[in-house]
Amino acid sequence: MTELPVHHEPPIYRRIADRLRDEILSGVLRDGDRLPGENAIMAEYGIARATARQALAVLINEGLAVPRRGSGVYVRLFRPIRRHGSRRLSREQWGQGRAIWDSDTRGRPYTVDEVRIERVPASEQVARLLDSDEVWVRRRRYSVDGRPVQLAVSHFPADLVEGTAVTLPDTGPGGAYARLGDLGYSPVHFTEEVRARMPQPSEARLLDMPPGTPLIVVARIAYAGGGVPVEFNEMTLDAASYVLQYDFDA
Amino acid sequence: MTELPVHHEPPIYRRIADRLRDEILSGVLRDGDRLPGENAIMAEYGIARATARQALAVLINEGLAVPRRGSGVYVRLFRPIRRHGSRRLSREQWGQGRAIWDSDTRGRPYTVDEVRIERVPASEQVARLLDSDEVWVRRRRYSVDGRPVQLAVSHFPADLVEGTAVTLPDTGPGGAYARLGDLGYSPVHFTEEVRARMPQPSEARLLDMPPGTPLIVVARIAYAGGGVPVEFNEMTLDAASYVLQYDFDA
DNA sequence: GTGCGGGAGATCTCTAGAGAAATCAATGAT
DNA sequence: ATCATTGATTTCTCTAGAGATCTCCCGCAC
Repeated sequence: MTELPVHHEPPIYRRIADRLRDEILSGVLRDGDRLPGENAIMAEYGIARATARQALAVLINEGLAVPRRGSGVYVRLFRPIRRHGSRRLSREQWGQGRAIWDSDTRGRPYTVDEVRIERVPASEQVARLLDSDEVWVRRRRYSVDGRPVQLAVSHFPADLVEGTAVTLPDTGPGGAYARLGDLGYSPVHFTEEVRARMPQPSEARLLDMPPGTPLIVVARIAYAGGGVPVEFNEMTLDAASYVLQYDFDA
Repeated sequence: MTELPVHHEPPIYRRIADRLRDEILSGVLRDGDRLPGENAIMAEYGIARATARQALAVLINEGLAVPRRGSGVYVRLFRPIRRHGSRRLSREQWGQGRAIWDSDTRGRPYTVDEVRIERVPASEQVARLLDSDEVWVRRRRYSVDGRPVQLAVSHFPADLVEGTAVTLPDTGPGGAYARLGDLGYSPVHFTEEVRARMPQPSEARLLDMPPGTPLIVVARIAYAGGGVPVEFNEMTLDAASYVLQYDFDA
């Protein structure tokens, strides 16, 4: 008997989690906001407490939310540890030099297989970083040999660039950086933070990662002259597929 | 009323998880072995199914185990995926600029609590990188609040520097780099590769890492004028304690 | 005001049970 | 021998309920 691929609906807890995640990532729920609690979810969907808990556990596990016992579950988005303008504890300084950002995909070509661009109100975090209330958001997924290896989310201040400018790669002629240069906001300074962590189940699915593979998360802020932030870019890389390389001169 | 700190026993599910984790990390249970299933745990401890599941969920979450529906839960330890010798594709170039290497330990001071220096024959990899058959090796362990967070291994060509030069930090007066400068081999160019991977059990023990925390591995090569390699430095960082930051100008 | 106590409300832990879904091995028919 | 089916086993999902623990705020006493 030929097995037709049956379309299984995701379980209840997952559907609820997906819905809450959408609200977080789309900005409806912002950093620090309180998520609906166990009781609220139970009542809203008419389900048992354990199931409601399971839905919240997904987001907690993904690092998007933090539970506070006796209080509630709260949205927790990326927060840079030190921002531009604040003091920085520099352990080593290499002086003037050339810097190359290099992501190693072992020589295989990569393709961009998903692009989504939208103009949305900035989340609290992005608004603080980019000093802008409305932003263009560009989401991309990169693949090597048909296997997705990187997710990238770029934010541009909506009052600086038009949407068409952000459809192209940052660098290169006609790209977002060239457009910014036309407007007098050519990026001149970059800050990158590199973290590593375990993927959340949803990320592992999106990137098709084998269990036990960590993620590299690179958060980059590009500044134009005068310290005007013009881009916030968060890249999520499959650590098994990527090696970052930084080159610089003393 | 003065509240004495009450000693709360960990919940059942956590105690079971701790026990299973010990067996995995100590080697009693090995990669691929089957963990006791829900039914076995229920029977052994006389608890409900949900509690047994919760115990297993801890290990699954930590990446130490993988569940296979209809089959069981299996130990899944880290397995390195690829090593050296891979080609590299440069994706973006930032041009001339300043670069700062910054490891963020959240503002807390770190201490060096282990130093070992020895002159040894170079491994094949190090011999290739440093173009030298014999090297000085310096091993260090850095701690924050008494908790080890970083292992660092530096290699210097033995025919360039004496052993005394490498006892001090690289940068700073009298440090290894200053000594190299005296000899006409001041480092002028640096290459850093950043990887992330899961720690080996032994590394997790050395760094006192909570399970499920990945490692950041930074491999740096310092070159003197003329492209002469003068140091190969591999740093292994607890990803939970470190954020790397790179700053550079266009 | 200030501080303390109590209560409402929230998460956390756990029990008991049951059907669905996937795996795997054994059985049976061809 | 090969293939399909069946049955046992296992994880997955969910229901219903309850006590413990912690937080936060309100009101009361000082």
